[in-house]
Amino acid sequence: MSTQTRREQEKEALRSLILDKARAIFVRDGYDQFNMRRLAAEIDYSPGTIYLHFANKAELFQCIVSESFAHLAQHLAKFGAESTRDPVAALKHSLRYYVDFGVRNPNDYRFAFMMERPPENGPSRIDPTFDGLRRSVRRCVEAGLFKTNDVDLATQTIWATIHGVTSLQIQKPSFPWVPQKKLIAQVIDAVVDGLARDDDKKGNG
Amino acid sequence: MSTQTRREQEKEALRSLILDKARAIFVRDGYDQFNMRRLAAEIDYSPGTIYLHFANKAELFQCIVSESFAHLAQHLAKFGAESTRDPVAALKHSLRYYVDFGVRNPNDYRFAFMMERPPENGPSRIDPTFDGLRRSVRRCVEAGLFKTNDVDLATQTIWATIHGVTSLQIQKPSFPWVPQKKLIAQVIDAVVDGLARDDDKKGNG
DNA sequence: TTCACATTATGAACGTTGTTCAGCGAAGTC
DNA sequence: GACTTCGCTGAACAACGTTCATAATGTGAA
Repeated sequence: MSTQTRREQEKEALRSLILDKARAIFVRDGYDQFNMRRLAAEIDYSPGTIYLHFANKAELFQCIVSESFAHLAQHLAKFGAESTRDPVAALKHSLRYYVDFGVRNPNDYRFAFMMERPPENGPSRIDPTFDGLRRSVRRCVEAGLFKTNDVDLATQTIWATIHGVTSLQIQKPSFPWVPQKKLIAQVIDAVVDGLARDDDKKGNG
Repeated sequence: MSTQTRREQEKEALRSLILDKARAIFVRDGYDQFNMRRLAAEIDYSPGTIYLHFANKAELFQCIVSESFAHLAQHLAKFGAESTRDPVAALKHSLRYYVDFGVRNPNDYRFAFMMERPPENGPSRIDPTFDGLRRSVRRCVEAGLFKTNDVDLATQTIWATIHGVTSLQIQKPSFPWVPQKKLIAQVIDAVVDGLARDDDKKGNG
């Protein structure tokens, strides 16, 4: 193994160590409790070292969250690609998966969709996630099951809706919610049924 | 006018000055750009003076945002109280007002519903807002226009939904949205129609 | 008028952040 | 063995929220 190669591997290993430890702190303590000095201490390096691998805190977080969302996007894409007899049921399945993902990974979800950040240039990180949803919705539209033919309008309506439940469950855990499963199911049913043609919307819940 | 009274008035005046200027900065530059030193500079007092009127930054913001939300709650309560022939149309009206309010007061809305803050003890600040919505929903339920009889389930479903549009419009202005008015109308129609009984849900959009 | 007190304002200072950078030592190269 | 390259250090900087000893000011009584 050349010196060059070994150096690159060691560099990559440290980068991974930083990412893993950062994720651990992030998940354990949340965004606000996270800071570069603590991270440095936990990996037994000086704060400056982190900046040899990541430009700043924001980029570091970007990397952490991208990993999580790659998984989400992958699953949503899978659901969207499935050719099924019942596209509406498949869509609802995707939506349940989406909400569950958010609720189970609140810190990732919060960072991706709920935090104030400078406007992104170029394709945003949410695109793959959104595309997975869009594909599921398109199947419904193409099957003539929705009132509207506007795929983007339908997708954005649905996305906005399920983002609503997801983010509120994350943000306001102390609110006197009805049981979470019930609420999530109701939101999904309501919005999808609301978009569906009247003659097709029974028996899909 | 007694000395005591005058002092209290002057104190109140300075408190108002702080609040007004803080609101101006908050609205102009957003939460992240806001800081106590800048606020102090803009009102020509030292930073310490602010702390004679507000315990800390969070409490100061609480006061600012409460003012805005008092207005929102007031309007929603008004809609909820109206006895109307068409409770569903009235509900949709409330929802449009809610979303418009959020989109027009993004910094207030963000602070109230989209920011990580320590869990609130006692009745939360969102209660009055939520109650206004709840009243509109209850009218629909009591008129037998919804599939469910669970007022809380229906209200929370609707709230989650419209919070979704509102927060995403605020949070992701650079996303390639369909026209905002169209999206908002679609979300409101979809969720309310989805909750409504099939035989009642035509002609309410 | 004078003096003691209460109130209000100050701004230096503290602790905590994210981030930078001159310099250090070890490893690699000739 | 001398020179270069590299990763790493940790002190230092700036910005922040917040505190506190001190000063300034006005008030009411003597």
